[in-house]
Amino acid sequence: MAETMKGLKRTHRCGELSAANVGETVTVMGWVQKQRNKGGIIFVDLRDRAGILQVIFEESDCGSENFAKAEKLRSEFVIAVVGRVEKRAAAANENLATGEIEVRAGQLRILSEAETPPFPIEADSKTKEELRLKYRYLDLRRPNLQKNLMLRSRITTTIRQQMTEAGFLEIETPMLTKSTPEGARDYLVPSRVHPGNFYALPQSPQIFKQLLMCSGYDRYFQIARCFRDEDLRADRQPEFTQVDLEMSFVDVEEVIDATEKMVERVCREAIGLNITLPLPRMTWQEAMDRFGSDKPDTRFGMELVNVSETVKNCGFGVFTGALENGGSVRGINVKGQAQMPRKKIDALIEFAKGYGAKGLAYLSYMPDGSYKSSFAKFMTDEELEALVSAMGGEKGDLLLFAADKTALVYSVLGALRLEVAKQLEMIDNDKFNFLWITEFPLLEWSEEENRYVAMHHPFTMPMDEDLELLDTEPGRVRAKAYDIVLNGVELGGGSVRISRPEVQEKMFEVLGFTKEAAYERFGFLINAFKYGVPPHAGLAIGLDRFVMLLVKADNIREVIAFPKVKDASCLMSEAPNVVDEIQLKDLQIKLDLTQQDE
RNA sequence: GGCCUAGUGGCUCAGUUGGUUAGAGCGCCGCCCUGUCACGGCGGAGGUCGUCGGUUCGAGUCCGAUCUGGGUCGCCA
Repeated sequence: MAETMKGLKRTHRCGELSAANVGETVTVMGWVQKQRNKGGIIFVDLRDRAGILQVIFEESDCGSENFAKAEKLRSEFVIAVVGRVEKRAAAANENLATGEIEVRAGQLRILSEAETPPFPIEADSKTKEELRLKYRYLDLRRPNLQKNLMLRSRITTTIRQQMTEAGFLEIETPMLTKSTPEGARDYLVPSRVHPGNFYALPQSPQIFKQLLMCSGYDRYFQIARCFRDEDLRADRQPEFTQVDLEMSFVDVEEVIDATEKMVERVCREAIGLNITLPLPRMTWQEAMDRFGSDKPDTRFGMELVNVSETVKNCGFGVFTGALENGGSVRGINVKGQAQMPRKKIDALIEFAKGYGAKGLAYLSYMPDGSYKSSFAKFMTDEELEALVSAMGGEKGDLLLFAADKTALVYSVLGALRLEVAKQLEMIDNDKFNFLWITEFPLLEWSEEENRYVAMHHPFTMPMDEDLELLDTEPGRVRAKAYDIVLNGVELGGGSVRISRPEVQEKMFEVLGFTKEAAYERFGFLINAFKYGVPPHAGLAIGLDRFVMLLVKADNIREVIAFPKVKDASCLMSEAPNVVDEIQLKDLQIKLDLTQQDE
């Protein structure tokens, strides 16, 4: 039978007590982690979000009634204890932050009894995630998750402090917005008042923050929830949080500077990590050439080498064929792995095929100086030597090559480089390598739509020196767009926005929007710009990913209180669900689920 | 939509070429124990092996389908 806490007031959290409190009478409340009954003496480990504290019950201190209650305690009971903080009579427990002390109970109240939980509430859980997510409220009791969420709170607090001190205003933008079917799929919300019409949940506050610049707010930020109806990944949830900011009367440098200062302070105050500013920068082209990725992990080398020139006249048709089709041949040098077993190499080839490669050419430069290779027979000794030398190959090295369209070669070798590094444990887990990627291409050719699409978004400003290419070679135009990367993960990105109407019109034209289509979608933004718009630029950082990397979690779910699983459902609440017929009727919505049966 | 991977008491796992009654540790329940902290001692309960179908004299094990998680490609302006 549960008791009330009437007349009691918690004085400390369990983990906050220390030797400094010895002699004090305290009231602590929390969950029973463990009860150890020795017969005439009972130990209880009491847990709250601050940590674990040992409470000791002896009948001579607490009386027979309280002692009888203490005998009944089971894991996860919620109790209140009034007692004296004492130095432990026996040896301290070094595994416990409060291990020097204990609370000698004088009074006990059982505030809530508890059934045995479906899995142990312990720091390093081995329990299947499926079960933990179904009982997320129990999983969230585990110290790891509590630590992650407490750190996340500290980080958002720091961000607010930093941004506010830097002159940014925190302004909220709507959750019910207009669908702009460019980019990710929208989550739609039906309107009751306007039957047949839908709001969209924001994929980002992009347009609204630009309007705020138009309205003179100068410097805006928001810790904004965003929604994208796309498939999930380890670092992607359908709803996520971004630190969104926008600034007026600035160019690239000011945005990068403001972001760096915020990131630097978060690292320092949240996890005591000191990073040096300014952060390193790399152009998009350099990142692709050296790492095959626009979010390179620079914690290790194994960079790509372009050997197209070296092999252009060689006898290996796969290489020359790729070059004749306008592609390239590039390789990575896996140092010291010449003797990697054939089976493992084959597995790497399969891995590469998963990224669309037709194959992978390899060459083992054996320690005895011989070559073992999938293509050596097609090349002369001179050609092989030239190739090995171009790759900086030494005896004992394994060289892997991809030959295809350059974009594919980048993605295959970029992924392969990461995979090999992971397998060979080449990555230093204690490093935090931040990196800016700049000068992204403005446009990207979409085979599917047979037109150029914006790589970032349609309001991204081209680089001044590339403006005239917009007419002649749009594919070569670079943008005033930048991404911030941490350890190979895209943390965030942004751009300088187009604030000149003639450039915006040109942009829509290149994207294949008619004037009407552009107005239909973004008319309110285009109109707003007619009434005086300052040059402006901004950026957004994925907060979930940032926290994930800072706590060294390998999954974003570890830093989100109530995450969704792979198919975007919530195992605990069982959302999404079928709604009542009456709700649909209100919305004048009729379901047609025939497609699902096909 | 494709590919890879996992599913056996409450939890984590073992289970041989298909072969008697499916095991272990932890947890749980009962009794005992005045310095435990991975407490200890004695006793006990608990399983349609994710589901459905097939092969077989016989299936946890083989085959097919399916469900539920995880990873990934596509997708994510």
